[in-house]
Amino acid sequence: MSKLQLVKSGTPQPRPNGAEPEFLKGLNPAQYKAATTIAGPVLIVAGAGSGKTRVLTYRIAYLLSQGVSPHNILALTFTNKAAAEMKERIAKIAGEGAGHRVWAGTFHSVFARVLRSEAEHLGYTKSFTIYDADDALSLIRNIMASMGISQQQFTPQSIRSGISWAKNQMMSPHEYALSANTLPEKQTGAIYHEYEKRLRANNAMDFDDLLLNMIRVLKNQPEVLKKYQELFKYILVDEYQDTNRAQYVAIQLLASGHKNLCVVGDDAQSIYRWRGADIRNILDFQRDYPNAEVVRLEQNYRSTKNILAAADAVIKNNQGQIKKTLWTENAEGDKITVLGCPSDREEAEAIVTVLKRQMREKDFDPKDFAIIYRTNAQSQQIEDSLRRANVPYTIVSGVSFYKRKEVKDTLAYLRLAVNPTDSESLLRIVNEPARALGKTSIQAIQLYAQENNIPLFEAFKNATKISTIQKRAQISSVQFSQLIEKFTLLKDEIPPAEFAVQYIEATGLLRMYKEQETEDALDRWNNIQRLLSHIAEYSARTENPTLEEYLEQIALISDLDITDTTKDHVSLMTLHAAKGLEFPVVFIAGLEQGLFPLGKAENDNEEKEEERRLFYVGITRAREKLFLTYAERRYRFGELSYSRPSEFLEEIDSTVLEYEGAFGMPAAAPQRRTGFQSPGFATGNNTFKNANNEVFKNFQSGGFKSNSAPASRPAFKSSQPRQPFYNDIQKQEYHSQIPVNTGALKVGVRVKHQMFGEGRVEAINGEGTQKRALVAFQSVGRKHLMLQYAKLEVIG
DNA sequence: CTCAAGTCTCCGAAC
DNA sequence: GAGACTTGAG
Repeated sequence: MSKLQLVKSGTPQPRPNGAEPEFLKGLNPAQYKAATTIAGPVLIVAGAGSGKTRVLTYRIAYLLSQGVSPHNILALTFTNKAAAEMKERIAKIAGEGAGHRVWAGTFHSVFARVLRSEAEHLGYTKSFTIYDADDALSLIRNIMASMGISQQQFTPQSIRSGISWAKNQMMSPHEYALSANTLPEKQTGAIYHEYEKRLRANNAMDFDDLLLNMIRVLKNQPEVLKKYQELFKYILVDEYQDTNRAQYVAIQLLASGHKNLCVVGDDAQSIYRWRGADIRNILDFQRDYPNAEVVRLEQNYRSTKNILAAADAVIKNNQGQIKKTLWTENAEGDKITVLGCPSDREEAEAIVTVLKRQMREKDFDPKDFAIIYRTNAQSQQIEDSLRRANVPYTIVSGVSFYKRKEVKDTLAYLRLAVNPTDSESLLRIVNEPARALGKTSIQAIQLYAQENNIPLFEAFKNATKISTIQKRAQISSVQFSQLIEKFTLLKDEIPPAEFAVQYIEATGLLRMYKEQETEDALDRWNNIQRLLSHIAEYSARTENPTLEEYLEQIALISDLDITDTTKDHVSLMTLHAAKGLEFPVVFIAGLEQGLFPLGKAENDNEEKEEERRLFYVGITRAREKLFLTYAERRYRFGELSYSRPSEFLEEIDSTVLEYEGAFGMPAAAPQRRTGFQSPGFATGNNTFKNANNEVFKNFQSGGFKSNSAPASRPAFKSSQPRQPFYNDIQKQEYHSQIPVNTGALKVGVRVKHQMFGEGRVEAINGEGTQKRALVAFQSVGRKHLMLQYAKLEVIG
């Protein structure tokens, strides 16, 4: 292909020798340097809102204009959404074809694509299945059950995160076992070993394997390494501060030939330490590549001066942060508004009220707003309020659709047709709908498979030979295997969309839900239909659609129905999901001690610094106006809990803050409760410090001191009584009877027990004499302890 | 073996 | 409070 064809007419043709393309003209000097320094290693330190995405896009467009082939460019982004947007922007500058031929995607999706073609080197087949976190979890549950390890004592989740941590450190089961000291670690090691064995037997990889196997194949197959080093002549890595050890190694391998590696990141926005991100990757880049060019993007084009001042004030409380001076030519802008509310429900109402007021007075549209929170669970209240107020909204990512049972079941059927050795998928749906194959029969069949060393699916085919199960189960097993086999053969004969419809119809899953005739079952039936139409959509927009590819996309693109920015919706999302986005108006909700920062961070400085970076990310999403909200009491785990406002609020200069109590709402506010006067909360003119000090007096962290309970406040005598509100009161009075001496014992604290030694409190249940704590001990795993008997000493 | 009712975990973020 | 998992009667 000639290099001229790569550039669409209408964009400037590359002129030979140094003449520069038109599109670079709008860049500032630092951006220009970042976009055009294409040879050798480059580190771009890009502050929030400094035009990073633009620079990356232009850099790729520039590469293309210099005659680089699109398929020689690898751009690794943190989300698939970011990759898709980048491709789109490149397409606009350099032409449709070029834009789409660039290798752009997440580490996981790009590596999955590579691994499909190199699977044989690893002992896998092309159609390997990708297990998401939930699949991995149920595999671990099965393993624990078969190994006779109590799931009460060791949660499958903790085992899984242990395994994932080991994988991210590139530790084999053997290495992990060698370094294991405590009992939980030893158990994890044993399970890890079996887990790896079963993944292989199932022809399946988990998320971590996509990175590890990539490294494996590059390290062990020199010709494969060479091939991809040649292919990926220019490598760009976005969000480099959030890469983990395995990603780091993979990049090193790929880039070690030509060294045209450009990494972009901001240490202040590193928010994925918990999943293995290693901030040293960015801090040490210059050591890894001594001749690296370093470009700093410090001019912010996004936010007002006040918003930047707040962000700066917050982040400077972190010790381990590269010094950076972010500045802007933008206007000073409005002050940041803090909204204090009595409850989570009223917080949600206040957000919606203020949001509507902003739309009315400042002429904003719904799409100009984002509501951001620390935990997914917070979305519910806000959703309810938005729905009641008829404000259109979408939730970015979130748990939702693909995690639903019926959807996962449908996907398991499809996976099984693609990869019949996938025993996890098989076990998931073998009795869904009921086929008279219960626990006992399945255990017997599993045993048979094990003894004869054949895949589970083969055992089902040969069920008539298994004398330990009943005749009825034998027949049922054979019928089931015949159903799957029939469609395994049909799979490549008809288009994926049609196939899926016929197949799922034949499984009886749809009929089962239809016959139940409950509202819930109808919902589930609809969800399966939605999934089937989604496959049809995928098929329609893809050149050579295959079921394998569709399933891979589903596994790797969790937020597939991501925010449609063309639609006029308010966006709801977690702080993590907000990274990389921007909105004119941003609400950050739930700024409470114990929620944001999370309780676990309270006594752990590194955790707290990460929470602070998360807050920094949140603040810098806002262009014009930022609201910070908190609730004095909120439901968590179905129980009411109290907390004081987040310590992060104190870190912001009072000069850029203004304060609005929930009852300083305009008269039009529907939930207005006159009479409420929280000290210092009333109107906007108090400086925050004053208000804050008052609040601290009233709300002791984690305690339930009787006179701090706000039961006597007139606010509870609502003129518009709502049922849940009164429930709040009852519950809360109940709570105030809890003996004060257990106040310091709460979820997250470390405790010491005479016999079991040190551990961490994971949950507290029950009341009064029945109150008990679930403690994870280093020595013996998890134990339920009655507090009135177990003398637990709180040690921090 | 199956279904309904009871129990337990979850709410720490996501490829 | 929801959803997944467990348990016990038919």
